[in-house]
Amino acid sequence: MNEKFFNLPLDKQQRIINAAYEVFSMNTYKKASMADIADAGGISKSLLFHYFKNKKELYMFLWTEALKAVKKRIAEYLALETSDFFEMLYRSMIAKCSLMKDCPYLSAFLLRAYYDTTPDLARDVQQNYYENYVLSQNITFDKIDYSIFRDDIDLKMMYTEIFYAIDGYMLSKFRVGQRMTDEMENEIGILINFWKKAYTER
Amino acid sequence: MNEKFFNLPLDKQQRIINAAYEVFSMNTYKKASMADIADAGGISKSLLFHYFKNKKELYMFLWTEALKAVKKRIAEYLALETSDFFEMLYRSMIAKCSLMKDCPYLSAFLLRAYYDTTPDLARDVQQNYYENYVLSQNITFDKIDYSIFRDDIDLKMMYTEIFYAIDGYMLSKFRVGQRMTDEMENEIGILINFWKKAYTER
DNA sequence: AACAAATTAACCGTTTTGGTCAACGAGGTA
DNA sequence: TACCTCGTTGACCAAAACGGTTAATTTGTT
Repeated sequence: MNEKFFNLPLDKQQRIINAAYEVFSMNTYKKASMADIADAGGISKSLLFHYFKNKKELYMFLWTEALKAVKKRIAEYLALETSDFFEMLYRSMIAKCSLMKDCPYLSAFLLRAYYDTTPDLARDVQQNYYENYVLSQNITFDKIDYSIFRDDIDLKMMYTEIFYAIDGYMLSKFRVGQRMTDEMENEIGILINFWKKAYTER
Repeated sequence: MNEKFFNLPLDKQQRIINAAYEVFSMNTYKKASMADIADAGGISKSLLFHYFKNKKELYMFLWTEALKAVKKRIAEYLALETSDFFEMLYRSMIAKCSLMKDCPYLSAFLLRAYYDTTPDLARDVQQNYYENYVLSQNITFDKIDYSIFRDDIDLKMMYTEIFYAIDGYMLSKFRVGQRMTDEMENEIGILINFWKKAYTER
C-alpha cells in the first residue's frame, strides 16, 4: 500500500474508506468491484489503484483498520473503566453508535468478513479475529459489581440477552434510517434504564 | 414463468429456490448472477432460464413466495391463536426457526429486498410490502391479555425490546452455525421463560 | 422404436473485470 | 520561460462474466 494515502485530507481518506466498507458489505468479495468503490468514493479507479496496489490489499487494510477503529472507540468512551454494568453497557453502545455514524458500513463489513469463504482471504482474516475482536468484548466481565442485581436473575443469560437485543435494535434502526441519528443515543439510554429497572433490586 | 416448474419434485424446487435466496441475499440485485444461482442449485443455467424467463421474473417470484411462506408458517404454528403473550412469542419464534431451517436465506432476502434501490425493482417490491408483511406482524397486539404483567413495566417498550432481542439472537446463531439446529428451540424456550419471570407479577 | 419432456453444451454480442500507463493541470522553483 | 513534482485521470488492455438463445442430447414412458 502507498503510504501517501495518509497525506490526503482526512475527510477524503474517510470518504474512500467508507465507500469501500459499503461496497464490500453489500457484496461478496468476488463481486465487489474496485470500480464501484472508486465511484462511491468519488475518485477515479486509477487513483484507487495508485493507493492500494490491488483488491486484496485494500480488503486487508479495511479489515485491520476496522479492528483498530472498534478498539479505539471503546477506549475513547471509557467503556471498560467502570464497575457499573449498565454504565458499561451504555458507554459501549454509544461508542458503537458514534462509530456507525462515522463509518456507516464498518459493522456490516466486520460481521461479513469473518464468514467470507473466499479461499485466499479466509485464512488471513480468521487468524487474528479472536485475538483482536472477540477477546476485547469479553473483558467486560472482570470489573463488574454484580451485587446490585436481583438474586433470582441468571446473570449470564441477562448479559447475552441484552447484547443480542441492542445489536438487533441498532441493526434495525440502522437499516431503516440508513444512518445513525443523535436521538438514537437517547433511545438507547431509555432502553438501558428499562433493563436496569427490570433486573436490579427495587 | 413456466408453470412446469411446479411439476418438479418438491425437494428440487426447494433446492433451486433456496439457492436463489442465498445468492440474492449475499449480493446486490445487479451483482447476483443467474449462473451463480444455477450452480448453487445444482442445475444448468439454461434450465434456470427455461423455468424463469429472465432475472427479474425470478426475483419477483422469490419476493411473493417469501411473503407467502412467512404467513403460512405463522398460521401453521397457530402463533396468533392465543391470548398468552409469551406463548404467542414462543410460537412465532419457533415458526420463524422452522422457516429458517427449510429456507436458510429467506429472511436475509426479505430484509434486503425492501431496501434494494435498483430502479426497476424498487417500485414493484415496496408496493405490497406493508400490506403483506408489516401488517401481519402487528396484528399480534389485539388478542393479548395484558393483565399478567407487572404494572411498572412499559408494555410497548417490552414488546419491541423482546422482538429485537430474538431477531438479534436468531441472526447471530444463524451466522455462526450456518444453519438452524433443533436445540435452538430449547434455547428460545429458556430465553422466553426468562422474560416471563422478569416481566410478570411474582 | 417412437415420442415428449427434462436437461444441457455451445454459443452470441455486450458489459464488466482487475490492473496498467501515458498524460494532464496545478503549484512550486530555478 | 522552463522545468519539475504532485495528485489525478481517461483511455486502454486481455480476459472473464454477463443475460439470454438455440440446437442438440439425455431421460423416461409407452
